[in-house]
Amino acid sequence: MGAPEVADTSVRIMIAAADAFAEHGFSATTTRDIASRAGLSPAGVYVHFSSKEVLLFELSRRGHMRARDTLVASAREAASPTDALRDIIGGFSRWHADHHQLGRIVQFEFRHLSPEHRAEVLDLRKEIDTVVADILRAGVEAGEFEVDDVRTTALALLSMAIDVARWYQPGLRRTPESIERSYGDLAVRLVRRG
Amino acid sequence: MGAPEVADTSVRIMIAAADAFAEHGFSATTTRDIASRAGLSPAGVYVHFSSKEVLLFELSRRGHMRARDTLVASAREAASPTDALRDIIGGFSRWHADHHQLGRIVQFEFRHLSPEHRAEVLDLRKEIDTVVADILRAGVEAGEFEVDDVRTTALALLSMAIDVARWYQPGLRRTPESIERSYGDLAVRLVRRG
DNA sequence: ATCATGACTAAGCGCTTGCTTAGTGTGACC
DNA sequence: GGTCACACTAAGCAAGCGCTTAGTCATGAT
Repeated sequence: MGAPEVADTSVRIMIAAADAFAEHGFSATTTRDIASRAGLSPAGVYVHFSSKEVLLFELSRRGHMRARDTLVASAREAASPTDALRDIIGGFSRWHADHHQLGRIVQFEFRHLSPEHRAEVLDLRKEIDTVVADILRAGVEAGEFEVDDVRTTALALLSMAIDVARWYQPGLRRTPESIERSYGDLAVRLVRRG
Repeated sequence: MGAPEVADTSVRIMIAAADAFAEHGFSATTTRDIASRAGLSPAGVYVHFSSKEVLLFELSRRGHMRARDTLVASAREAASPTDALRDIIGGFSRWHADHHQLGRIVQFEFRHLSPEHRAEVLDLRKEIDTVVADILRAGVEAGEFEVDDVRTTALALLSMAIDVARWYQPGLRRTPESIERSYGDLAVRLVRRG
């Protein structure tokens, strides 16, 4: 799974760790496994990362930031709240299929972060929530959407998309492209006026 | 968290294991932790369960069976497909709030089951998928629903409900009751005729 | 009274864990 | 040519792991 050759050792270790965490989970992954996937001795990892937990944090932080950036970018480009919602929920769902390994790590291994690192990741999550909630509010104001409770609806939409990482695997009947299309449409159905 | 006193030792061990798995995850939970939560010596657990993995399996099997039974029961009692859908998605969401510990174990620790045990749990999951898909089909036939792709929509609805176990925790603004109500309504919105 | 049964414990076996220590080889700079 | 910084390895430490073994003790049948 890991890229065969990456020049920068830190990046190579992070890819190795992502593969290992995705395969066995954080606790069941040994630092020896990560090291050997990265082509290093066990001690070589500690030149670049001070602990296994820091590696998980770095993966979580970067994963959340990339997901958030993708989301904000599609929101900005859309012509209307309806287009924006279709694009971000479709795009976010597709992201969780394309990066289902990283997605699983970020969502399921959250508890193994230290309290400080957990708080930092939580802040990133709130940013993501806010992007969706803002689009819903804009849609309601523009008369395009009808929504009972903006925050509950935003949460449900994100749940749909995030859960893709739990069940998706390559080679399935559903492709990332078809997921993007159908989940984008489902999102719009959920908020359209009655 | 564990009930203070339960007569049957097997049940006491299962409650102890559920608490420990929910708190630390399967791999990070030690058999010594389970034993001491159950008031036993480390070896005492092995009188009742032959391994830590078997304990996880028993928890997963019972969790899925209980969830499925709740779901089938509400589906049977409903007067129309619309009522049935609202009841089962609302009820299933609420179940994942009320039993968020068990829900998390069942959803997130799945990979640590042996291949045989995984297959057995997957069969139970398919039964749950089918209950939802059948209601959607009945609703389309009765002219109450409008659905592009029954299986995709069923999956998205289940995702919404299952994901509750990931984010819910007691003391939150959202109560199990309010989750049941709002998620039941969201489900109906998602499939109503345009 | 004797014995069988089954739930349980004390002790510990063999192994693996995350991480450290001490040392090696290499390339940049003066 | 010397040296200094840095990425890296071989070896291993202390602790903890899942699970087993050998034996204790209460109970109930004979």
